[in-house]
Amino acid sequence: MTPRSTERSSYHHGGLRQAVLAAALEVIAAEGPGALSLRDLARRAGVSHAAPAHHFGDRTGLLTAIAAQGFELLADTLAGGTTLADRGRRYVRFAAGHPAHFQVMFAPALLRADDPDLAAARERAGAELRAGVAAPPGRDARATGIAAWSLAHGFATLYLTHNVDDAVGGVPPEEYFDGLTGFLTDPRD
Amino acid sequence: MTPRSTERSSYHHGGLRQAVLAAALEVIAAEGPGALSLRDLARRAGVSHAAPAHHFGDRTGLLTAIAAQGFELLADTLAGGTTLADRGRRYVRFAAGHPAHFQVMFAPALLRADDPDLAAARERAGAELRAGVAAPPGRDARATGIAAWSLAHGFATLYLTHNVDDAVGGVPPEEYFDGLTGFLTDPRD
DNA sequence: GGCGCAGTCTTGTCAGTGGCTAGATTCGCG
DNA sequence: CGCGAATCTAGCCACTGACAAGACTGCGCC
Repeated sequence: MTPRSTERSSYHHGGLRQAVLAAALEVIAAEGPGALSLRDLARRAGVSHAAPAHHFGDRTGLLTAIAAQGFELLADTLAGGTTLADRGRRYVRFAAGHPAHFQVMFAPALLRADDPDLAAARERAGAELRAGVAAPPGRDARATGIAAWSLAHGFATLYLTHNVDDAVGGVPPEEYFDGLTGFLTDPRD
Repeated sequence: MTPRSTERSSYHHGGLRQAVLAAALEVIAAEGPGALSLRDLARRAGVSHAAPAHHFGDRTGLLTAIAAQGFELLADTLAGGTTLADRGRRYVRFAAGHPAHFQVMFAPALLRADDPDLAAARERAGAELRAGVAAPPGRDARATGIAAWSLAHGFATLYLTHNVDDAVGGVPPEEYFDGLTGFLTDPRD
């Protein structure tokens, strides 16, 4: 009754929302968000060109849904983390494993900024990000968190944009990142 | 003979390439690269819709030209730097001062990867980036450079995407970044 | 069981866009 | 002065996003 594939006999698709999201992630990962075409996604799902609009409103709505899903996934990924270094590693692995989500999450021009689902998901991820950041003596905890976030986010971005391919080689990026974590001052002094 | 403004009496514009580039930067800074419309840029410059194509080939060509210009500007900005921290500060200031360039430079999906001008400009900026990175004892110089680059790039990105607005407040971002530089281990041990 | 309603999908349409081709105009250089 | 090359125009086509109006169907409620 609920044909999740592109094959479909009934009038209703049954899993259109999921199908469109999945197809969108493929396209974005391969060619970037600019290459997204709602009509193409509709064709891939085997529905008419206007069907996706019902679920997402418009193009911005679709990207906003993807971003919200991304922040949820990121929050889940970070939730199990122990140390600050471990959270950084998880952050990088998330970016490498979900490049499409990651791109869209940090492209505010593509998103509906006032979407409540997006705001909630972002807040949840932000809380996980800040959780358990112990400030080194004499250091502001918030600054410590931002330095760590910057390091992880910057490396992830540079990795995804192929700016550190030479250095990283075939090594999994989160593993290479472990070696970078050591550059942050540890709270030993 | 060379009316650089949108007003134009002669058949030839005279400064179309510059005019289109400038208009494009405005649009990108305000609404992101996705909002770029070659036809809109042509209208702003007061020329026919196909005129820009002669200078840039296509949309990708225009963005590639912007990215190349951005890497040139970045190289110039970094060239005067002294310490690693100072280069980081300059990197952040460049991103904050040229948000449109910065966005496009690190959006490989939008660029013609094999463009020789882009490759040359990127290489020049890369050389400035690597120049004078002294490795702390026992550290790989390349890893040191990547850590510093990641920190600066990550902070710049988070700043431009409004993810650290609360913490930074009204402070110039490169100034706030100075406080973050201290988290990188200095080569004193 | 059947009925209505809300959710889902379709068809049709319109303006805007990118990119192509053919041609007009003008600049620069010999 | 003249000619080739650079620049710009005009017209066209396929495609896209968004909207409106209508068809289909599953689900809950009586």
